Amino acid sequence: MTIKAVCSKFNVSPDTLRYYERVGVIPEVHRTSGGIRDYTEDDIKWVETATCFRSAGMPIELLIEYVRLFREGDHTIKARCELLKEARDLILAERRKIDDALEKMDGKIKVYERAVETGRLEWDDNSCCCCNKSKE
Amino acid sequence: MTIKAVCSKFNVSPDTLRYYERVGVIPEVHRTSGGIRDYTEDDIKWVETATCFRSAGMPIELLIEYVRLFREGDHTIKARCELLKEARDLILAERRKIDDALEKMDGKIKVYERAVETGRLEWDDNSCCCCNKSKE
DNA sequence: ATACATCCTGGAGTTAACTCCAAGTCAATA
DNA sequence: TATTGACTTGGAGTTAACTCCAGGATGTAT
Repeated sequence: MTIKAVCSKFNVSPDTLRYYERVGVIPEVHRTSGGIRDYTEDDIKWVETATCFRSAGMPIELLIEYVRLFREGDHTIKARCELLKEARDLILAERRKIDDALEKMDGKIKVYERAVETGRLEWDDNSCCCCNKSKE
Repeated sequence: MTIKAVCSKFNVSPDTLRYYERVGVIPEVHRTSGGIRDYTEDDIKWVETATCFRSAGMPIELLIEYVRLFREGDHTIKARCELLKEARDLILAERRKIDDALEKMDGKIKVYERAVETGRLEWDDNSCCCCNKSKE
């Protein structure tokens, strides 16, 4: 599969894929005799994992470390397992932050939706943490 | 409240708070006669909102726009409401990506945990999307 | 009144993660 | 076989969001 096809499959740019390969976010991709990238099934699955984890905010550094361990062989299985658990904790923490923000946001949105009808903001101190009182 | 106290309350650096004020992520903070920042209740709530939304990955640009609208007065209530909804959609999309990644990660972790016991990786094609087969 | 810690500003520097570019190679078409 | 368009590399440039710094002002404890 050409780089272009992989790009549109995962919605990333060719530069990004080449960059991932260069810095080791994914292992080296299979090439044609002419030196042009020709992604195998496995290559594509690496890209899938990398783009998925990246879009969740997992730092590139961790992915590089994972690939490094993978290349070292089966004696790094435990280390890879630890790394994945560490990564999961990191992403769970992200989700907690997102949920906090969503709660705060929903409170504000409710106040604003009422305000759009009544014409005046009425902050409700315990449902919404709001700095943004309408000055009166 | 001094900048230092606000910093330790929200676990950010003084530089970050000054930066937020400078670029308009929060409105101007109250000062002592000498020109030193002395955060009021309201100032602190703005900081709370900003740090909360930022840590969920909401871009600074949106926060700046929100503050800009806020300063314009009550005729921007509808616009602010729209902006908040847009921000919520953005963050909900983030959460979906996170949930996708978590699912993929949990699949991998399960495989690795089994492998730590048995000594060999056994990928289960439909429970886990995995590029990282142990070569054999 | 003198240290000494803390604060101020404007501007430069840093980091992660791309993104762009020039100069050249490869492959499909006319 | 010549053209055209996609691909290659190494390296430089960009962007968001801080982070650091120099040189100076402020505030508090002795």
